[in-house]
Amino acid sequence: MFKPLDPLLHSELRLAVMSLLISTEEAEFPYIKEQTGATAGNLSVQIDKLSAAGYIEVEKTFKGKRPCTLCRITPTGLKAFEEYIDALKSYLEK
Amino acid sequence: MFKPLDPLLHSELRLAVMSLLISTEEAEFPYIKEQTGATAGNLSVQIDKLSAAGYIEVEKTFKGKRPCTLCRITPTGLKAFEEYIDALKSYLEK
DNA sequence: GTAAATAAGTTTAGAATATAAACCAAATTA
DNA sequence: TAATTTGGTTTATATTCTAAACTTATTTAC
Repeated sequence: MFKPLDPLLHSELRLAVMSLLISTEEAEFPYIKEQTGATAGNLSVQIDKLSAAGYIEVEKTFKGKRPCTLCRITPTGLKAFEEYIDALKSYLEK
Repeated sequence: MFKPLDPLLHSELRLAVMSLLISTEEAEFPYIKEQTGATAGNLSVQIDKLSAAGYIEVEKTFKGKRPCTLCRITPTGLKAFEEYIDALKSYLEK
């Protein structure tokens, strides 16, 4: 009847991050922060969780002399996101 | 960009309860329990929350001699559910 | 040159939430 | 009449979220 919802994705901020990364292919920490309106601390924690699950890849590079954290969705993450949407439908469709 | 998700609805079990009530008009506690697979304790707590928010109505009646808890969605609840779906779309559509 | 402000995050402690175990009362069955 | 089942509620713990506090490095202002 109701399919279980991946708890990692069933979180407002993590879902927003994944949603962003699906459409942008690659995004920098400050950009994600701005788009989601999250605090840096919260975003840092949630990015860690997505990364630990293998849903996103985090690359720490430099942009000139300043550090730059780049995030990218992985195939695993994309699959999980699609399955999450599919599961959600079991709650939304009559 | 991303619309906020009503925290009361952004919960697997509460969302399942609301989803059920939308399609069934009225449902008994044991039926909801069976359909959602929730434990009675968890279900009781979540029903209380939905009820406290005015999203559902809970009527305690009797079925013969046994107590019978009936749940029904309210217009407020229906509106909240629709708005939740609308907000969700901002995360799912590219 | 150095003091203050900004950038880019991370750590972590407290608040909020979820969940199941323990409990209760009444009715049924053995 | 003792044990079991039904129909829940309470509550204690575990989990999760979130923002405040902190770190390190870089500009900018004096």
